[in-house]
Amino acid sequence: MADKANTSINSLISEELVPQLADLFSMMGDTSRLRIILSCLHEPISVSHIADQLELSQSLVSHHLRLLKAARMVRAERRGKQVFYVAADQHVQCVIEDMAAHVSEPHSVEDE
Amino acid sequence: MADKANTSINSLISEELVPQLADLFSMMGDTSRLRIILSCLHEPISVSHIADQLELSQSLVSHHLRLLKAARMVRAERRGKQVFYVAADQHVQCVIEDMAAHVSEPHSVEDE
DNA sequence: CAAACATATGAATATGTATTCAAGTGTGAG
DNA sequence: CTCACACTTGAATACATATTCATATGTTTG
Repeated sequence: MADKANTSINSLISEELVPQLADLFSMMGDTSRLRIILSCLHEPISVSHIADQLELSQSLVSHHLRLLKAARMVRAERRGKQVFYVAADQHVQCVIEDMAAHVSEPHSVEDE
Repeated sequence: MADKANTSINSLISEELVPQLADLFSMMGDTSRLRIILSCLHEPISVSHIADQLELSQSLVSHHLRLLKAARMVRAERRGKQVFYVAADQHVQCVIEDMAAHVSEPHSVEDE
């Protein structure tokens, strides 16, 4: 840890995992994908159920779920013909709730 | 609330603000931008200081800061010739910490 | 006012990616 | 085995966006 100019606390905590974090955030940065995450946040739900609920094509939902699964944000479980997806852990929910809190944070009129 | 098929708890909580949340998440979904956010997370820091620290061009940092400011994730404050930026509130930090916790969450070998 | 410094902005480019469509794989029923 | 159903996958396309370069704006100092 000697030859780096950056020795701040931030870098010690997460400089190494910034790319991982960025990947995860960009997963949630798409409207369709975020809706899909919300759909399977509390309980497993099938692909077609998600598609119906969100009025997205089943193909699109499947594409997104593949990305979310690769990023370990959701887990898949087969039940007969259907495949059920559920959020991987509670941290996902925490992240969303924190961000929602940020949105509802009061802001002064001057910053815009 | 009658003509929508979707009446789940999730939709009641955040269906309306999904686009806002997605915008914020995509702000953090870029490596350079996430690094910039981390740089100004705890204390105000000037544009050129960020650029030096992260080895990014000043122009690029400025472009990103403009987006982050528009998304209300950072605030700007002029001090003489320099402009200092700082994270808008603590929720930003919470979001990052939660996501870091998600990354370090143990996962079974079967899901990949 | 001019010069030097710090930041911002606009256009151009290159790269990424969300969505669609068509076809493929896997699974249970008859 | 064959059919219908649920989901997956690949290619094609359209659109967004990160980065660079050149230039402009704003600020302090002489």
